[in-house]
This record gives sequence, structure tokens and C-alpha cells, in this order.
Amino acid sequence: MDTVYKPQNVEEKWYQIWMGKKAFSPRFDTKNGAFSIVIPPPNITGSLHMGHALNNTIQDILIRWKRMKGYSVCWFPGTDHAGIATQVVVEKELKKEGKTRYQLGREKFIERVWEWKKQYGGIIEGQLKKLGVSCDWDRNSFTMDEKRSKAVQEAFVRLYKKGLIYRGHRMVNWCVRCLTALSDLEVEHQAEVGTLYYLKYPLPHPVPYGKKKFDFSNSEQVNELTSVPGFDQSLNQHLFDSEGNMTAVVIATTRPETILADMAVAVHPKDPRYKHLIGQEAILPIIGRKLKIIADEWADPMVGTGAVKITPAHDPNDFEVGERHGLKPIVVIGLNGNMTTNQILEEEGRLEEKKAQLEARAEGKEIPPFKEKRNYDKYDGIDRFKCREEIVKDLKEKGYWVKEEPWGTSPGRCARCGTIIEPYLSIQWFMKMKELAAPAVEVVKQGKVRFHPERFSKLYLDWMENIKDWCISRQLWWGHRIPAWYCRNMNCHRGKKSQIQRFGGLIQGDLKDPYQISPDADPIVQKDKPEKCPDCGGTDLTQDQDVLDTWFSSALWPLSTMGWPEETNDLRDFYPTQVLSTGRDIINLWVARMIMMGLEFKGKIPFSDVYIHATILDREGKRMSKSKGTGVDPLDLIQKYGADATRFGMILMSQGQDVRFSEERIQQARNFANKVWNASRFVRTNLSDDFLSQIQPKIENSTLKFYDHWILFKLFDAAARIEKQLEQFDFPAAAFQLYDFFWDDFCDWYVELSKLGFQTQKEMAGTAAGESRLTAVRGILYFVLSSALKLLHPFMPFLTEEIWENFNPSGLMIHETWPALQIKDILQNFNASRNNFSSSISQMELFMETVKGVRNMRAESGISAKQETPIIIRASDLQIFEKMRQELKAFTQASELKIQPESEKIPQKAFSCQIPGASVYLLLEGVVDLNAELSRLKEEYDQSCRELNQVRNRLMNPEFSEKAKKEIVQAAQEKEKQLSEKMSRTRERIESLTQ
RNA sequence: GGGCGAAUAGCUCAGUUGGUUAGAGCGCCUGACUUACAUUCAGGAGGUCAGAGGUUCAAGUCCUCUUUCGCCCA
Repeated sequence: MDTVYKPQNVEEKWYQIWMGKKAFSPRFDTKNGAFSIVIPPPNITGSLHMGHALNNTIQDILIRWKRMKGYSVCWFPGTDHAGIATQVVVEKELKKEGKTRYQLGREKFIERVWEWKKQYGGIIEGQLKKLGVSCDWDRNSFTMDEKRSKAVQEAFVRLYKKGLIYRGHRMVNWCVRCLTALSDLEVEHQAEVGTLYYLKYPLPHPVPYGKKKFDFSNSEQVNELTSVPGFDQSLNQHLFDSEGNMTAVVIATTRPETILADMAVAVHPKDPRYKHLIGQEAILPIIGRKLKIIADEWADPMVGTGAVKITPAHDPNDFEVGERHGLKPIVVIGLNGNMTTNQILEEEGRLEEKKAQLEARAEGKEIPPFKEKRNYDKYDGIDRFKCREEIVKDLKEKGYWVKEEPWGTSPGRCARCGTIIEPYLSIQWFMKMKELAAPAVEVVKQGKVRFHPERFSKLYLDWMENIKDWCISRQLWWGHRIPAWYCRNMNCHRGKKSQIQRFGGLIQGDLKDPYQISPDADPIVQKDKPEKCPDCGGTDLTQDQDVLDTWFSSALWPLSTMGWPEETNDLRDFYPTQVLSTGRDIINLWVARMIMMGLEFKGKIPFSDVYIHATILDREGKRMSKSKGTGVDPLDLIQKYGADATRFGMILMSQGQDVRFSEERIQQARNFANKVWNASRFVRTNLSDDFLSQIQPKIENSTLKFYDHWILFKLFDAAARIEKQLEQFDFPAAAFQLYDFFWDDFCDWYVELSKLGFQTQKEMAGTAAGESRLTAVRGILYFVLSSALKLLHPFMPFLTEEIWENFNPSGLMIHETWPALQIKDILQNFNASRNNFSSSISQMELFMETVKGVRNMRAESGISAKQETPIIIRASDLQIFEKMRQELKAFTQASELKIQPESEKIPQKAFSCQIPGASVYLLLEGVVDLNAELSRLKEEYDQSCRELNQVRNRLMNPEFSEKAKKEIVQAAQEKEKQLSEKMSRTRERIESLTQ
């Protein structure tokens, strides 16, 4: 064994061995039942980031722990096809070749994506393997593979037939860059400072304000006017003529570019400022369209002027207002985010002229002008934000701009590309969520599905209880194509209903609308393509162009990985799973949907415990970002420190819900791995092969010393805590427990003490007592180390496996049995009594106090640790010190150790310290700096005095002894006794020095 | 606007149902190559627990308010 652990040399080897021996496959020969987890499938375009690394480490800890505990364990791995992301990646590749996906065509493009997937889609799986995950790779799944696609089709058809999936003409979130609809959860909002523009819409004729004719010179009337809440007097000049009649209405908007699509002006029905305008008309600037002034509660009197323009085609709320008031939506922003006047042109009968213009442009001919020019023609085809500037400029020039002010907004942005999304009216597929959510709410409320930490259930419930229908169709090519077909026979009843409709979302320069089929269409929904139309028998059928949201297939993941809808053995054996571990950002996006689908299709929850792990942030506390270069690549860490250290370090830092990454933690873990390695090396070199070949070395309690008992107690205590912490998903606590036990207790104290055991054996070589003591020390070392290695294995699989080979060459650590250590078993195992153990433990504590006291004195007095010095212990109980004379002498580097009753004279030329029940003196041969010793003692005395006062104050309070628990009062009394005893010893010492 | 979380040593973080002198790692200072390990060992310094008020015999811990920061939802 090398003196330094080199992870790079062993990790690959062990992963191959585990794979070769099928160590990750479930074993059904156990009595403990099943334990299964489905992996949150990483995206095939992605590469391993810190979130993956942490999450998969957590799952692997659980999996390896349960495997060692004897469960039939299965971890289902797999990847996700990531519709948009993958399509974008392949499109970029095509762009380098100067091609677009449209040139390739849908089929060819999809072939191309599969090729890409074959080449790069497995990268992340390889990266997970580097981390050491023990997934059952024989059960690997991909959301687009044949089985998973079948599950998607089955689910879609069943939900459609139940009426839980429907087509609808609705306002959706549209990404003008990705050219697809998005669900609400894929839109992110971030506060920004925008502008609120106040624009004047003139009235066709003056309207008297209220009953009276309004007179500006009449202060009473002005007062009446301004007494209306929210009335902005500075607008008077824009609103009234000299007669006091209203001549215009001022609206406030953040999106002036959409005025082209304005269909009404709305005011609140109770708003006194505008009561008299309801039912009147206003004239839309630039366009000249006459707008009805309508009363609708959507208009908020507190915002802007209280009057608001209504653009049914470009705002979800306005759309609803439009529905209520029968307003026609007119689309003026195209699918790509550029303005389009096509619909307006169509209404004006000028669309043919535009077509001619486009054709002329395409052929390079002279472009014929419109016969009649309109002043809004120039906006056609320009970017929506550019258009905003243009329109504001034009409104200013023409006197319609009143004022503008900064305004807080939070525009929706595409979660994938950051582009500001456009509310877009289109035909999409939706899933009805209320009905599906109801049972999924119940299972969480009843505690059948538990979140860890618990508070995340609130997040889940809040969302689920206010759930809206889910837009599941995407205008992409890569994904599960919706299994719906339409008849195109115009003579067929069904075919007529399916007729292609065009909506406003035209892309400028390409008048061919994306294929849209009437919202009234009656699709044939089934898993495979129908041979003919069930109504007319015609074969001219066309499949829906849309694919499903990737999350649709993810929602089925726990079912589909196990082969649903087939009644598979895996479903029988492993569904439901026990734990789902993931990040909090996808609780609603993914976890909630899996619960709904699991209940819907299997009638069972998909998992009982949801663990939400910490989010690893960068050093500044910001989200790690690849583009900003603030990301930490876990593969670099694995390369540098080893997979085990990366795993352990991440766990150490993963406390709380947001964690700043610190490489120091990984280093700490690397150092720990090395410590474990070297301690194992020490133990191994002190064990003979013969010893290891014995099944279980017999250890007689009579051969055990106090520190043997102590380390056993510490081991059992640690094991019990670790077990509990793992059960409670407290991984950092378990890791720290292992760290502290192994390093502080085992290495720093026990291993050092055990060396004395080996020395003793030398001295007593050949004697029976020496031999049995040697066996005992070896036995304890082996027992404690091997137990600790097993406890450590789920956290550091490679290291422990590599070490284990040296102890047990024929077996694998991954197959070892988890140490079931409980404090009560300790006595039985070692045939010892409770008293025996507890006195050993307090003896060890006293031993450590004494040693630390002497070490401290040596450091403070500048005596090297090596220099042997006489030491005197004056104690009330001599026996207890006599019992550990040998160990004390060795650990304090005493040239001579005297254990004396307190009646003995106090040594003069010495440093001293007080420990419970005794004073320890370090005798100095040369001159003792008595002043240094005195000031040290005085400080100690003062400190004790302060503490004593605190304790006494508490004890003197009658309420304390009345109300506090007995143990607490007793502890305080004990403390007082100890302190006053210590103080009298210190005082005695001070007096002896000052006399 | 609503909700959640955080604020503890120079840095990153622990701190169980309130109960001895508030801990760890790193960093810093002092000393040591002690036959498993310098990725080590021994010792030390360093904290008004964000601020104010309250409950209690007792508050880092519970309650209220304030300040700062992060996240989520609308």
C-alpha cells in the first residue's frame, strides 16, 4: 500500500469490476424487501454539473446503504431527450454547414438528431460513472426510446379519452426565438425597470364632464374634479377643452407597439372619472380605428390614469376582457417577434398587394407600391422593440404622447433562451389539471408522500391548489409527436371540421402560415396511425404537427422506466419507489406531475419520500453559470481530488438550502480519504494474514483496557447516529459524524494508544498475557476499522473498496453487510457489564484531560514535547490514575510519573494545571519562570471565579431549583462542586508560590 | 404585492425538544520529519450569535418588530 492514496489509479478499475460482477443489479434473495430510486434523468445535451454531482451522490449513498442493509435494490438510470435544447444544438450544427432544418425537412432532421444522440448523448452517463454511481445500467432508459415512447402514447390516448387532454384556442406563452409555445413553468419573471407611457386617445366629439358644463374658472368645480381619487390634475390640458368638455382619454401602457392591435379602451365601472365616457368611442392614434370605451373591472383605477387600452390578441388579460365584450383579436406581432400588419391588410383588402410586393422582392423586380398608402405601413416587418421606439416617436410628433415615467415590470422570459416571451393566441393542446391535482394534493396532505425538508410540501401544495391547465404541445420537431390525425377530405363531416385555418401569427417574408388546424377539428386520437378516416373511410390523413412538452414524458418516468404500460416484473417489484431526490426548482415542473401521473395510471404514489437537496452556488453566493464562467466542473474536481473526495466534500458542504461552493471542503475530504487510507495501512501491517483468515477473532473482555471499551462505545454510538441521520436524510451530519469518529477518536486517540499495546506485547513477548493482549488489540483495531470502512462505503465507495481488497481479497466491500451496531449489543458482543463500560469511558475522559493538560503546559512553558520531564499527579482518588499509569507516562512524555495523595507537599519548581479531582505538576529541572506561572494561574482562577459566580447565581435563585428539570439542577450543583474544588486547588497553588 | 429561507470566529458553515465555558474545516500564530499519514502531529489566538423589544428560573435557540441578503409565486 502506498503512503499516499492515489484515487486516479483505482477508480476506473473498481467501476469495471463492479460492472463486470453485476454488483449494481438487484438481488432478490433478500428478506428485506425492495428499495428503488429512479434517477432524475439528465438532459442528453448536458454535461455533469455540481447539481447533478451532488444529487447523484446522495442517491448513491442511499442506494449503497440500503444494498448493504440487504434490501433488493434497484436504481433506474436514464436520460431525457430535452426537446428544445437538443433541437437547438443540432440546428447550430446544421448552421455551420450552411443549412437550416427547413431545408432538410422534418424526417431528415430527426434522423440527424438521432445521429447526434448516438454520438454525444451518452457523455453524461459516462460522467456519472466517474462519480461512482451504482445504477443498474442494464435498465437504462431514454425518454425517446421505443418503450418510453409507447408509454407516452398510451398516456396521451388515455387522458384524451377521459377528456383530460383537449385542444383549445388560447393565449399561450410564445418564444419568438425558439418558435414554440411554452408552459407557464418554463417562463421566468425578473423585475426590471420599464417605462409607462401616457398616451392621448382623442374622442370623436367633446363629451360634457358630468351633468354640469365644466368651467375651469370655477374653483368649486375644479375642487370637485380633483377630489376624485386618483385624478391627475396635470392631465387637464389634455382632457378638456376650454369649455370644460372632455375631448380625449389618456391611457397608460408599457407596450405602445401593440396599439396597432387595440380594440377598446377600458375603465373601471365604478371609476367616477370616466363614468360618463362608458359607451362612448375614442379614436386610436395613427390607425384611426374607432375604439369603444368599455367598463370592465380589469381596469385598475390605481394604475396609470385608470383608463387602459385593450389588445385582445397580445395580452392574456386583455384577451379575457375581449371575450367578455366581444372584441375581435387582431394580431400585429408575428411568430418571430416582428410586427406584422397582415391581418389589418387583409381586413382592408390590401393583402393581395402585399403578396405581390413580396413576390416582386423575391424575384428581384421593382416593388410595386400600395395603391393607397397608410401611415402604419412602415411598421410592418420591424422588430417589436424597435417598433416601440418608432411608435413613441411618431406619437410624440403628432401630439398624442402625454408623458412617460419609469415603471417596474417583470416581463416573462423563455427559461431556455432568455428572450422576452410574447403572449400568443393559438391552437394548442392542454391538460386539464384540477381533476388530476386533487388526489395528488391529498397524498401529500395525508403524509403518504413526504417532502424533506418538510417545508417544501407547502410550496407544492400552494401551486397544486391554484393549478392551471398545462399547455403540452410544442411547435418543435424533436419530441414525441402528438398521436392525433385529421381527415383532410373536405366532403367528410370530420374533414370539414378539420379544415386548415390561418391565424394571425404570420412570419414576415414567408406568408405560408405554420400548419394550423381548426380548433373545432375532431382528431382521431390513437397510438398508431389510423388506416382510414372512421367517418368517410378516406385515407388522406395528416398527423398533428406538434410534439409534446418534454416534461410530459418526464412525468411518466417512474412508470415508463419500469416498462409501463406493460405489466412488467419491474413494476411489480419496484413500483412505487421509495425516494426521489432532486433540486427544488423542479418540484412543480416535475415532482408534482409525476405524482399526478402515478396516481392516475397506477393508482399509487410513485415515491414516498421526496428529498430536496441544497443548491450549490458559486463563491459569491450566485447561481453557477457556464456563460459567466462561474461554474465549477465536478469532473475537474474528480480529476484533481478523486471521486470519493468530491462526493464527500460536496456532502460536507451541502447543509442548508443554499450553499456556497468551497473547494476547501473538497480538500478536507481528500485529506480525510488519505487519513482513512493510512490508518488502514497501519492496521493492515499490524495484522497477520493468519489473523485475517480467522472467521472472528475471539476477544476476552478481561484482556480489554479502558480505551478499548471507550473506542467500542464511540464506534457504536457513531454507528447509531449515522443510521439515524441517514434515515432522516441528514447526509452532512452523517458525514461529519464519520469524519469526527474516524479522525479524532480512532486515529488521534485509539490508534496511538494501540501502539502501546504492541509495545507491551514486545515486552511481554511469549507470555500468555502478552499474546492475549496482542490478540485483543488486533481484534479491536480490525473490528473498529472494518466497521468504520463499511459505514463509510456509501460515501466513499472507491477508497473503501480499494482498502478492503487488502483485508478481504475474495470479497467486495459493495456486498458487505451494513454494521448493525447498537449500544446494547456492545455489552453482549464483548461479554462486558454496563458498569464496566461506563467506568472505562469516564476513565478515558480523565485520561484525555490529563494528557491535554500536560501538553498544554509543555507548549505554554516552552518545553519541547519530546523532552522527558518528571510529572506528579496529586489526586484524591489514586486508584483511577494508577490504572492508567503506563498510558499516562507514555502520552505525557514523563521521565518519571508520581501519583500522590493530596496530603503530600506541593512541588515548587513546577508548572501545574487542575483537572477534575486532581492537580498535575510538570517538574522543571532548570529555572521556572514563577511570574509566568503565577499569571497563568491567576487567569485560570479568575476564569473559574466568573463561572462559579454564574452557577451560584443560578442555584441561589429559588425559582431555578423549583422549575428546572432535576438533571439540570443536579448538573449545576455538580458543576459548582467541581469549580470550587478546582478553585481551592488553584488558590492553594498560588499561595504556595507566593509564600 | 404574497410566501419561504438566511444573517454565528478573518472566510465557508454546524449548533437536536430552550439548560455546563457557542463548535468544525480553512486561514492565522507557536512548536514538531514522534517507526500509518507533512494531504501529518501537538498547542494557541480569534465570537455583544445582524439590531431592538418581549416570553422564561434560563434565549444563539421561542415570539414581535426593524435592517440586509437570497429564492419562489403572482
